[in-house]
Amino acid sequence: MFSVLNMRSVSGDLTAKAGIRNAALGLFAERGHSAVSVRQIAEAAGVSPALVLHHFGSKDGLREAVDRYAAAQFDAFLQAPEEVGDVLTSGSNASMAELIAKVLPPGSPLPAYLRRLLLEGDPAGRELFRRWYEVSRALVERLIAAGFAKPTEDLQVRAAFMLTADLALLVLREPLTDALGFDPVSPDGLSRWAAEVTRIYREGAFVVPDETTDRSADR
Amino acid sequence: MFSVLNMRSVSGDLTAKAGIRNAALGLFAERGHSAVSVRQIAEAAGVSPALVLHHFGSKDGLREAVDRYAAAQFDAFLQAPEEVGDVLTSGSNASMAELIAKVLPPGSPLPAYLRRLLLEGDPAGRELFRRWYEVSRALVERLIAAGFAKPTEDLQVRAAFMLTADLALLVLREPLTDALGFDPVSPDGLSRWAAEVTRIYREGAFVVPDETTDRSADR
DNA sequence: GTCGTCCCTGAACAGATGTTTAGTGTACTG
DNA sequence: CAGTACACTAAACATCTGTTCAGGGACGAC
Repeated sequence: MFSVLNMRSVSGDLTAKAGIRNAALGLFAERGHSAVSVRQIAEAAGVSPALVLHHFGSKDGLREAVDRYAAAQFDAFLQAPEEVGDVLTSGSNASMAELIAKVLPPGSPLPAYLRRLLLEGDPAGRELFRRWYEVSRALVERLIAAGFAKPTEDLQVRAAFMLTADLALLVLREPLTDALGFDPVSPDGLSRWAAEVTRIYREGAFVVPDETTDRSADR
Repeated sequence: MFSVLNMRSVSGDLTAKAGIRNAALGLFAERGHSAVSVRQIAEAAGVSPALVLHHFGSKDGLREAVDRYAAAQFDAFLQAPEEVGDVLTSGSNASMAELIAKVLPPGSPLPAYLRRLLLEGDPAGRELFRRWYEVSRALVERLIAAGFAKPTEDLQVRAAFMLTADLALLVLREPLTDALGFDPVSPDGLSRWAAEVTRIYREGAFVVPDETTDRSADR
């Protein structure tokens, strides 16, 4: 209808194409890929269904574009690992979920899309997880070397467990909110959740059978 | 084609209706509700599409029936909480995932369907999670009272965390297998995973900054 | 026998699906 | 100016969707 074309020369990414991508991101995150139609995406973006296919070739092409875009957004979180010790000393940002919830605007569809990405089984999500795992493993390694974390026989599983337990908060957010009575990904809920997780990671949760003999065995 | 009708009088649940339910369970678990058509379910069950609707009214009615069936299967795991101490003393069966993987036959679609149930956001999954959370909370309470677990300020979050970290293994099984190089839900992988988790729950993972001053600050 | 009941099917329904085609209008290039 | 390039759309495409309809065939009741 109106002349929106001049936008193209203004900014390289504020075009209708980006609008379609964003609309698809939101709808995919909310309902899942197969439950969203091209027409619904087009309506949400305010364009015709044909334009969606014109820009992305097919619905699957759009999905891949959205996957790449979302994965790129999340990769940004891996850029700044800060100082090694900060992860522990400043009680915050110890977890990926915490970091994500803090940096992203409250209504962002990205956390929900991350859930889909990890669960829908597409290669983009698997690769993202794999990269995060590598970072997580390297971090645990450095924390142990720096004396902030206890050494373990199974570094890989330890890193995987901590990453998994972290992401699980995001993935199981809905049933958790329902069961707990509060949203553990909200700012308040998140600090409460993180406090208890830190407690477990510092003190453990179970009582070791006979502490004295165990300590003597350590020396 | 053949006369399968006499089956009806033999067993109350080995009918074509149950076959449809099982076929739907497998397909739903594998691809998700919205990605499976009635015709695909009918073909997998070896019946006509019309029969699916005849027995379950609608596709959504079938989904609800499958949900109820799956939830009932999983509720069985809550029946035998055994002795309180057993959960800790015998290193096994400390986790729900462990228990599920052990009891169910290797090729069972139930774990995958549980994933869908928890993630698809339908009320059946939320109610299941809520019940498991209650059981988990009660268990932690009893473990603390019995001296097997350390007391905590936030019992609810502790129970929720342990349940979540547990289920996350099932939910994130695919990317975990990809990143770790082995399937943590397989018998071998599971024991390796459980060993490290137990280590964390007993000894913690982080080094507490300065134990003595911290204790004096507590008083 | 005839009736009713229930399991089951083939064919068709209207609507939604992803996608293609032909074409319009605007903008930059020569 | 004509010409190309690109964003964009309306309409139609074949196919798939969930669902309905009319009926077939086997069973027990009367």
